[in-house]
Amino acid sequence: MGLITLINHKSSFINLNYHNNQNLSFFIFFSSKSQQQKQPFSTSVETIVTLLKSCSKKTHLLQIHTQIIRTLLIRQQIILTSFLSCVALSPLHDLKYSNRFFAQIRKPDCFNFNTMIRAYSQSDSPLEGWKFYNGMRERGIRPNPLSSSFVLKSCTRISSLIGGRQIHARILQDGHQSDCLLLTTLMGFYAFCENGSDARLVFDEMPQRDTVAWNVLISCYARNGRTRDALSLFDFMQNPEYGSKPDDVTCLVALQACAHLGSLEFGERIHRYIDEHGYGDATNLRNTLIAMYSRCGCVDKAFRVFQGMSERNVVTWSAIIHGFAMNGHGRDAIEAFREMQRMNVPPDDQTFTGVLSACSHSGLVDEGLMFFERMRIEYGIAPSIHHYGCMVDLMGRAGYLDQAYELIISMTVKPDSTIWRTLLGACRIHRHVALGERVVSHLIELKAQEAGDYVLLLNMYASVNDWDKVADVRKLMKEKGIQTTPGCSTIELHGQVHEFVVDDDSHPQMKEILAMLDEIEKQLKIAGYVAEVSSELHKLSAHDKGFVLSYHSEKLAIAFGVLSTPPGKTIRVAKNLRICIDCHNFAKALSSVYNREVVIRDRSRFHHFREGNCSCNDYW
DNA sequence: CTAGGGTTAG
Repeated sequence: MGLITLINHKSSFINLNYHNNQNLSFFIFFSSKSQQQKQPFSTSVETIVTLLKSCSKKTHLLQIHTQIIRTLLIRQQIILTSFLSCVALSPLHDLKYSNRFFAQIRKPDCFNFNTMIRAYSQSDSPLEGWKFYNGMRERGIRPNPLSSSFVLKSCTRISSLIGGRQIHARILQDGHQSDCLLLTTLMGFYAFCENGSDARLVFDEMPQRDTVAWNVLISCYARNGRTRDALSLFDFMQNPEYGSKPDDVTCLVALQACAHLGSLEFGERIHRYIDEHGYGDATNLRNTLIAMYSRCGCVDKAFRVFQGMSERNVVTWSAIIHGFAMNGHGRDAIEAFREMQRMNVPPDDQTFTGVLSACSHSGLVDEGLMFFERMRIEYGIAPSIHHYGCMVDLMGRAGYLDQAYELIISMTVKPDSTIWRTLLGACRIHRHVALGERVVSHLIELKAQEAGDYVLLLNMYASVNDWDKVADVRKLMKEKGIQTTPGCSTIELHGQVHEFVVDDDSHPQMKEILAMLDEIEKQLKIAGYVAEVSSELHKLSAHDKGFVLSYHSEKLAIAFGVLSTPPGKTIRVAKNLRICIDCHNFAKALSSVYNREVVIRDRSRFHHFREGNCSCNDYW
């Protein structure tokens, strides 16, 4: 086809090709100016609109502008509108230009206002969109559901709860309360502001709910700690009464909930669902599966998923590195990191969080220091508070307490309470009272003292037999009315999660469980297990509540596991607080006497017990 | 004279 023929077929040619070769369509457009006048008017409009839609370069835009500014075309609303959309939204996203252009439009319509609101919602100053949202009312233009949707996005981005509530009210005023998509955005907003109950209220008010709406609710619950509710929704939505089918996103967010809860059985069920419904190839789902299995203490399963993947990105590698790290396989984590480099996948900050935490959990001090150095120098990644946290943990556990303190002081980021708490934990392990007290003063300065901090302090004094100080701290806690978080352990059985809380005997089988625990302790004592009561948290809760006998929740959960599962089956327990040394010894002894593998998940990692050994000997 | 909207990985 010759060029002349091409030019004659200009419009259709551009329509067909703009997405394939933008430069070519621009070439044809501008080399056929003389032809253009002969074209029917409407075709020209169409052509320009098409060009604007595909325009991703400022120079092209300016060319079109000069071209149309001299013609009558510039007065056509559709051209103005297309032009504004082109400047305002990505990839051009030029807010200065779009503001100037917007001012030129004599009668901006709802769509034009929405374009501006949308452009600002994606910008660095999302709230500027409000001006247009209010502006359209002043000009007597009724906002449509999309106006509210875009300005809601702005509120979500800066977590403005007040702003979002105002929009919520206006949505009702404007009569848009049956717009399913808009309400989903609204739910997403409440979810993002960690306001699960309001998200739920919106959900309940929705006239009909599709899978996306369910997904938002599940994701909201999964992120805000209501993991159990999140999982029950996975089944609930399939109820014929609602009839929504979980899709790939549902699986993804549900898997996150499983990871949080340590709910292996449920996670495996979702894994099967994924394979049965043909979502198995999605990289994001595979990555989440790796994370889920890792966080349920099954690195081998995580690794199997990892091995089965043909495409692995940074997230994949980071997930498996984290998986190895939190399960005590520090060396494997480092090996995975090396392999990742061989495959030329550049690591990012989160990869290094995994590598560094692998070093800290496995006591690889030199390696940790080396990676910390390489991260900054070789990869130019500025350490975040998480990286520092790993380093403080690493140095602290290894006994380099003063160096850890120095590191915190030298940080470019402001130390948060978590990092001080990490050091406080190390002070307790190494019985470094003087530094521990200094750390507490920092926590007090941050006004961030939590019950757990007092407990650590208490344990530290107890470990050096300073009972006067122990009494002081206790008194202080009583005066301040500080409530300790009760220890809580969960164990999953046939898809049901059983929860055990210290001093709470509400479990229907509590009698049998206590009898079983008694029996176990007897057996373990014969094998040489000696109860250790240096953990003051233990005494404290029993003392405060007037119990003579008080069992840690993980012991109850383990006893329940022995009671309710066949011999040889692995017992998996998740615990909200740090495991204490006594329960650690208990599990270790049980793994050999009862020949059971025991896996306990702590706040941040796993303790694997097998045949009287554990994965974390000196670093519990 | 016709455009834009919701959920999602380590």
